[in-house]
Amino acid sequence: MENTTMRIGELAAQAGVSVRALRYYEEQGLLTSERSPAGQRYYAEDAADRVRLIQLLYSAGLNSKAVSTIMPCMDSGMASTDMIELLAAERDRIDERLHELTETRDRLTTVIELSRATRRPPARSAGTVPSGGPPGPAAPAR
Amino acid sequence: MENTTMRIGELAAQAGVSVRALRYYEEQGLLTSERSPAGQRYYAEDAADRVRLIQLLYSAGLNSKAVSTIMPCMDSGMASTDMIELLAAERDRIDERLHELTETRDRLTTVIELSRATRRPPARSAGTVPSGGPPGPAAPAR
DNA sequence: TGTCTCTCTGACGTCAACGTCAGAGTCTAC
DNA sequence: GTAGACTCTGACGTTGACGTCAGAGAGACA
Repeated sequence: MENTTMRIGELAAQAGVSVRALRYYEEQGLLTSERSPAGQRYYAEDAADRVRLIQLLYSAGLNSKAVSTIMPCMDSGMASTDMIELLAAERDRIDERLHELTETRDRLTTVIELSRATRRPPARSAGTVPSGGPPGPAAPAR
Repeated sequence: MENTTMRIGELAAQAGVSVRALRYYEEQGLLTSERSPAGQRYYAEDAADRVRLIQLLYSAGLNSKAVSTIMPCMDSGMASTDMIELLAAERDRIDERLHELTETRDRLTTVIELSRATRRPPARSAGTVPSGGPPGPAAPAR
């Protein structure tokens, strides 16, 4: 749509993924590209953001099909009632994983602190996250 | 060590995993079992907890080797200096994933709220997680 | 015009955590 | 002592997101 001036290698570098991955995303219907008459792919500037969003959803445990289903909503900000249900279901799944991950991190932290304590005299404050309670329901950290 | 009275099917049911998975864990050195003279596996009562811990570490993104490396520390609560470094590295990786997951969840929540808002008159309080609250699972590491 | 780098389309390879199946042995109850 | 449920050890199959390779075309530059 915009100035599609980026080639696949450049986009890969910008987004921090492989060229193969970008072709795979296109194959899965997650990413589109303009084609030159000779068949070379060209991308708009905002393609890197889209790729990062794809990666984000992948690492949240969604597969290609799920990503392709919800990507339109992420773009438009609109969703049918059924789609909202689906989005909420995914969100809840992620919430569950957040709790699991938090528990795992806290258990690791406990072992680390314990080991450090028995290994060195009581050091003042560790260098990491305050941790403790479960994940807050929402709102970005930072 | 204790009364190893549970058989593999029962442990699988208790821990919510498949029998195959338990054999796989043993093969990977993550889980041990007593054997009857005829070669049948028997487990202690606390084996279910161990299995759940294994699952927890798996779902935190660790592979079998990493789990087998850190499991002894999780058991004993002791770790060498090198091991502490390793544990801290894993913990930091998990922290990173927590941030990613939190961002993903918040983006999903945003779309959900937005769609609900444009679809219905300003409804009081959504039906799911209390969301909208303060910061996520943890403050940024370091 | 030639060279070099990038890109194209298949198509097979990979890796991890199991799923599944076969054939045989074990255990418990009746 | 036998039926039925459970378990054993291989060993091959599955799945998803790519990695990798081959052979050929595209594009900028001297």
